[in-house]
Amino acid sequence: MKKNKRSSLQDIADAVGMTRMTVSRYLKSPTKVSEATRSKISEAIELLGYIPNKAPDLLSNAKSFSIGVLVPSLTNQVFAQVIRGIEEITEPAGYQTMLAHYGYSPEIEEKRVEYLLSYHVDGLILSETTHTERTRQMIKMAGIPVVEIMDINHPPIQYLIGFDNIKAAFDMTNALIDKGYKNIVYLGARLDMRTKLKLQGYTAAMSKRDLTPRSIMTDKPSSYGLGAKLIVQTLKDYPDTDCIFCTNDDLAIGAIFECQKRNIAVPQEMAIVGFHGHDVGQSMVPQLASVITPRQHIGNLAGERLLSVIDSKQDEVDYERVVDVGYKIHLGESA
Amino acid sequence: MKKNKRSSLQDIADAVGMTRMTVSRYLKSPTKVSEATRSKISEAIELLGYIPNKAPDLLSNAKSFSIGVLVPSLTNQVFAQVIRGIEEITEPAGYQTMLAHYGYSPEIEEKRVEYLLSYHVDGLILSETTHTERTRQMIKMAGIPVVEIMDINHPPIQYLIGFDNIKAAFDMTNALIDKGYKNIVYLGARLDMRTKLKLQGYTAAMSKRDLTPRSIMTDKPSSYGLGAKLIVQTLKDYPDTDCIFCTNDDLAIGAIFECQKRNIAVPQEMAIVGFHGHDVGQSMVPQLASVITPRQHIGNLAGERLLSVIDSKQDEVDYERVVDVGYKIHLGESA
DNA sequence: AATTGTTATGTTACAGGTAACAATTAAAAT
DNA sequence: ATTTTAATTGTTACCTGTAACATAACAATT
Repeated sequence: MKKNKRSSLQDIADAVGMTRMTVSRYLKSPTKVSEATRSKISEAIELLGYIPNKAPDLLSNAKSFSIGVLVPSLTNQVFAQVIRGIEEITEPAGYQTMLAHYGYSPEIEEKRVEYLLSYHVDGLILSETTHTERTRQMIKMAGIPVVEIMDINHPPIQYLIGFDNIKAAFDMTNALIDKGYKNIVYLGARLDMRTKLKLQGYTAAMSKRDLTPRSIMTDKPSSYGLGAKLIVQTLKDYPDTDCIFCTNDDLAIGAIFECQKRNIAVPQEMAIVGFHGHDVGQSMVPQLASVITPRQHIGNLAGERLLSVIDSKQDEVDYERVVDVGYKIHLGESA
Repeated sequence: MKKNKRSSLQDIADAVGMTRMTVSRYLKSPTKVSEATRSKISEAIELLGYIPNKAPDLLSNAKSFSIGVLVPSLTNQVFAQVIRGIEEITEPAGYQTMLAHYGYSPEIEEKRVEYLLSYHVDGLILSETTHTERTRQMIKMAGIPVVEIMDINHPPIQYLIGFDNIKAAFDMTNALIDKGYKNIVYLGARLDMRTKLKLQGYTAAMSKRDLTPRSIMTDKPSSYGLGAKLIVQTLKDYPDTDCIFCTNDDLAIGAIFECQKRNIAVPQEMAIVGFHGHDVGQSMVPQLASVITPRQHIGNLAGERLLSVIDSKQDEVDYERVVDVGYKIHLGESA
């Protein structure tokens, strides 16, 4: 498609008979330009519909006032809230968010990191624990601050803000055992690192209390429908199950719906537990038992940390590298 | 934070004793460079961790191979699916998506459009029907293709792909009346254009059948909790209500949960209807009645249209400007 | 031996905004 | 009237990659 050639500062300058430097001044600090030219320029900008151009900023390696945020999935409610938390901090500070998602794949993450770096973001927030070697190398060479979020069970590239998935699953499992459940099955989907870490915590808790850990794992992406399927399989494979612990709320909610269809009483015949404390789960009947995680708070802290590192001289920075924001075990009505 | 100065083509060139032109050739078409230099350059790039730089692309107004996508909200499941639909088309074609959201505000939309244009996106997909004057002006000056999506009740800037919200609400209301419901109340939140259009369709259908339209509208953002509150208010304000038609599934689902808490049988005592056909609603018990909209399909078509206009000479384009993808009335189990 | 062709690399210019410095003009102070 | 100061605008250079053209070196052909 033919481009109407967008107008540049030069075009504005030509229109008012000045150099582009003067127009640039008008935009940056209008008081440095005389009253007369000021109004002429303002008029020309209006008329020609000037749109700022990021290119020169990038070229002279000025700050871009943009930060890159990588989340595994946009469908996942959890990350929508994390993003909100981040932007609550970064927007008012004048930073634009460049958002990208990578479908839980480190290889796609690598592409996205390259993409974000090619636009000279001033900082990066990553949601994944594992990165490709080239991802790490690129970030290192770019020399920008990086904050990783969500899980804290791995050494950070620079800074890490999240909670302990292993311990959270351990604590929840323990709470369930305390409540009297014995045949607890763990349901996992989308076999990413977090799912595996939770399995680890669950297994540890079960073994410690001399109970047999049982799990059904699939690499299919989480959905309500999958939760339904998995509980059906659970009933078949382990008929004596009295409680299922799902890796996330989507599975748990789907499982509850399936129980409602089959007239299985929750929690009397089957207790069902999720992870993260989504809106749906908290509003539904019965209210879903879940590990409540402070997603928005994680976003806030990640944004704050990133900005303060961006704005500091590298050597005067001395933050703790890992921040544990914790979580809350909530047994709701479904367990 | 001090930058380690990312390496440019010049740095690579210096490292191998060539000019950056040669390195550029290596990246674009390796065969044009001799075997010997090729391996030296490859080594240097590896070592110095070269990251491509978008700036020169933008500067010389080359195609950026990125498209801008504006959605009102990331929390809204509907748009997550639209985005997936768009990217299914644009990703394989080599285009990066620059995603931004504007919280249903035309003023913020304007800022986001400026932001996207400042990065020289090759095309734009907008989800809103109303835009500020400056938004329109900027888009016009930028001379790039624009596809608007979702509602078709307004004249398009260029192309428009969606469905008729008024007619959809009209048809659903009619279907409910046909089913025997008489005291139908419309619940609206986040008073954006789409909510108002649906109200219009609902009102028309009620009036046509000699029934009194009743609605409760609030400008609060939709949520399950709000759906619960609104049905409580409905029961108070209009005790004889036998059916509520919610502007979206979130409200409807929240309302159903509230009914379950209060032991109000759905649909026997109260029919509840939503809009869009979300996963939750389709999985829950009772299955939610809703207007099923082809979000992903809208995304597909929008992506296809945008790319084909980008790739064409402006004058040879001759598509229909408005595409109506329709919708499906689904009465599920809740009506 | 002279010409043509081929391959590999270099040179120059350009895109748009801004920092740093220079120059001009007008007003103020001597 | 002359110098000083302030206010306004201009000039130059730079950031990075690439298109377009130029050159160099050598092989192949006449």
